[in-house]
Amino acid sequence: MSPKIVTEVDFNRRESEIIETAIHILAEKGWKSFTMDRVVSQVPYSKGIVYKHFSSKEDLFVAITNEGEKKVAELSRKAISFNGNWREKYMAMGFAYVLYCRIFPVHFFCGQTAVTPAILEKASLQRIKAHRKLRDLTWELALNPVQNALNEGVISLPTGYTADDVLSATFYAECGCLWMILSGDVEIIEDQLDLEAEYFKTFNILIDGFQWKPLISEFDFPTSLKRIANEVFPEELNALIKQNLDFYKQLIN
Amino acid sequence: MSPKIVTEVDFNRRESEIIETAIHILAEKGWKSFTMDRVVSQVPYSKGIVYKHFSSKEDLFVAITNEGEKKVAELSRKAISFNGNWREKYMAMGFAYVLYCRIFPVHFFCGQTAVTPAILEKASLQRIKAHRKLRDLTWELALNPVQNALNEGVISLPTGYTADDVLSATFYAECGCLWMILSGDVEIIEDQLDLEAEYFKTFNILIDGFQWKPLISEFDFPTSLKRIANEVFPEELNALIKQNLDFYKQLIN
DNA sequence: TTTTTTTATTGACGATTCGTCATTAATATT
DNA sequence: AATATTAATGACGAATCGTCAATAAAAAAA
Repeated sequence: MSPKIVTEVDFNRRESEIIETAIHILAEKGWKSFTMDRVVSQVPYSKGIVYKHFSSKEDLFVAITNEGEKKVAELSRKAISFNGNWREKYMAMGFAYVLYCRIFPVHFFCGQTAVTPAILEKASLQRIKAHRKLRDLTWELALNPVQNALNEGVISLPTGYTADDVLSATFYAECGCLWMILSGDVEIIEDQLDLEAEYFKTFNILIDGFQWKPLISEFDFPTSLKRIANEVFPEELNALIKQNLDFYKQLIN
Repeated sequence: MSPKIVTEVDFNRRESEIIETAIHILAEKGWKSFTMDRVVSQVPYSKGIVYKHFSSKEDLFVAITNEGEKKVAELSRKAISFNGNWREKYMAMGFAYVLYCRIFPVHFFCGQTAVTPAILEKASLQRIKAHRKLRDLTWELALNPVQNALNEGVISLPTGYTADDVLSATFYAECGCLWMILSGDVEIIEDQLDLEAEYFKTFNILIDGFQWKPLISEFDFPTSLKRIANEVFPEELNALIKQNLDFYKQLIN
């Protein structure tokens, strides 16, 4: 006894492979024609294996979301390494999130659907719990600059308000902004909003609202944005310029 | 020529009937077991009729969303009638939106899924356009107090910022807040956040951020909230107290 | 009144897709 | 070489979707 055994490493590699294939299909063929059968056919494993990894199609969606969460964390870590004041670092974190939605749109949209009851009711509890855990981690990362800014007294909040409140307000607004504007891109583009412009406008107005020093009027944040882009996200910047997005072209040195 | 004709009124009535039934099923049975066959079986019409009205299941979801949009507009109109300053009126608008998600959770969640690519790719263009139109209408309603406050000079924005920017920032934050917290309610409730407390906290910190006078520190907004609840939304308040939601119990006179 | 014409309605049916599970293969120990 | 145990397969049943040929209903014409 002790026969044919799949090591944990191989198991995880296989899981990643299936996830990557699923992402590829979503990117190429869209959601309408995304089926488990197609995933199976594009992967060197049988249906049984795919279902061994993912209890349902929706479970696979959440798995993609979880991969996305890791990418966000990675980008956030880069952001926090930016050499600047806390507001600039927080801006870099905000930047990280738009970069995420631009570079990993499939992950991003999966994340959007993953908070939907239709998906949550069908995904495995295990997967959902993993998602929560990963989200908490990203949350902690984003909380860091807020916490430090509060400690240094460059934010003035009404009594009873905490760093979490600042983060949640901005985070909710960021998500809302990206979700609403990007969902508008589908099919009908009557007056397509400039996503990044809208995003940073909203971001700055919120941060100024917290009286987070220096204020927009006191500092050259457009230059900060250029510095962040070139110093912290050079590869990402290049990738997006190749996507022909004007906003990023104007950022390059 | 000119035989059996269904009047527009009857057609619309039938459409509403199907929508109501669908909502009822979602509320009772959840999303997992929501099928078109079930809708057909619960409705005095055949499958052909149901598909005559709704090109697909997803189209029906968007239709529910559109009904929800009408309810939001209705609540918003009540909100704006509140007898108070512009900030209080805007707060009433914000109140309207939480009330909406509490009283019409199915509509609300449909709205959440309706901005998702999986749905948008399958719903009819016509229905999506109708949705956009309804949303623009609600937007205009919500814009009113902001516009008036700006005209009266009780908001001070950095140059280049408009009423739309204020609205979008708050609206995005509101949606984000409700979506994230309510999605957490499904299944795993480890530390359930107090939705309404979180919502108004975020709201107030944002509005204070715009220096929208009077500031939290200068005015008794908790009392405003009570007044709004009792004067503008008495029925809604009652309904929610029956749902046993503590936040609303404490608001009643 | 009967026939005709046009539109409305039905629900059986084919096509997809999902997810399972009985069967088969692979591997290591005896 | 036989045996035991886990891994992998993919055919299959069940469920769901959306269509469309057939039927019913109603008004106009005969």
